[in-house]
Amino acid sequence: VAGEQVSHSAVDALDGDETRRRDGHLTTGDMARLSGNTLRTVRFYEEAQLLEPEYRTDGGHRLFSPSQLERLCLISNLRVSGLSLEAIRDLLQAKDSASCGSEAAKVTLDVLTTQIDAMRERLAIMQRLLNELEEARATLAQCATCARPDLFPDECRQCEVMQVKEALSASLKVLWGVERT
Amino acid sequence: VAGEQVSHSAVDALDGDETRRRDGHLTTGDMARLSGNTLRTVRFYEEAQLLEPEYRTDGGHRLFSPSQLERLCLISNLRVSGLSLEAIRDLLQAKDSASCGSEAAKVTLDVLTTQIDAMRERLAIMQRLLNELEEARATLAQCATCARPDLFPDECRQCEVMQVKEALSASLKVLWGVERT
DNA sequence: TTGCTCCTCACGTCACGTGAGGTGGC
DNA sequence: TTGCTCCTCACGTCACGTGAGGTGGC
Repeated sequence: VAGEQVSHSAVDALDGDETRRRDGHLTTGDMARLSGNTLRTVRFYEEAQLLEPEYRTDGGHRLFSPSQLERLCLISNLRVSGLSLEAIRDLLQAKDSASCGSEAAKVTLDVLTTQIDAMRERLAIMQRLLNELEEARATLAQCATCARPDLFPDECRQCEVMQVKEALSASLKVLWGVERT
Repeated sequence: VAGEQVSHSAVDALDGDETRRRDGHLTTGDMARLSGNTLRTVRFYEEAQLLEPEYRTDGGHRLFSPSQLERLCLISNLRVSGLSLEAIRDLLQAKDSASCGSEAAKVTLDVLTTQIDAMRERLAIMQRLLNELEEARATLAQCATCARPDLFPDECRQCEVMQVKEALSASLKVLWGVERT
């Protein structure tokens, strides 16, 4: 339970225990652990202008405010969702790019909508694929106790296991090599 | 409608029209167009042992069988879903790694299950995030006609628009900079 | 024959990973 | 004082992008 990436509620862990020290600030290691990233990634994001430590100690150690942890978690989730660091930067800097509230909102909405649409497309692809892979898994589960070893590996398509009523998923055809050609 | 990436049913386009020539085989360009990838990506996947042309012309042009297009579409969808090329190779080569059907099925199921679990995690993150971003979009839509320009940009948290009953989403807090600290 | 498509290097880029070698801080 | 953590280079890697310069094929 300890070392896992629980980036959706990482900030809650702050109130808990051992990571709270040095005033309310977080070290690079705290940021990494609580967000499920590596030290390198935290430093890389700082270099890429996506994060900024509130200050550094005399020894050069970075100290971040808790709000930067929330920022880092959002960045991580956006990365998992397929956005490039440039797209993430555009999103996070949108508010600053305008001089009044309504303009800032319009710019942010524009960038946000573009990325939401892209995420929806990727999400749809993932869901379709996940369904197919789960179908494939169910079919292959029967093959774990293969009843027609004589057909393996090239004639599996003739096996009754592969005669599914809703037609074989494209994924299984590729995985098991049971196309027509 | 023509040039889009419709990778979930790209193979259907084969029966249609202009891309069918040279016997039933597909050029690198056909593969790229029908799968929504670039020429470079198709060649790169061949070099990475993920694709293989059935043969080459005397001039060195690759010609692929239709089953390789299905394979390429699966690879593309797996990439969008966050798998590395190594993980994809493991999946696609699982069947070949065993000498009998039941062993092959077990190996494939093992690899498949690991990747399905990873996909489910990423999918959950994406769905949570997408919901938050859509909430954020709805809230910011009100800001497009900002009624409290005096609060922008640092005191927006005091605006009534930001007083949502179900509490502000973490994403919006980061995007609009309305944390407490 | 004219284009459009395809070819092979080969260097560039994005988002980090992975040490080497050294220092900071409770 | 001893460890564990953090620091800065700096080169490596993965998955392609992007030309340069040349040729193939209906």
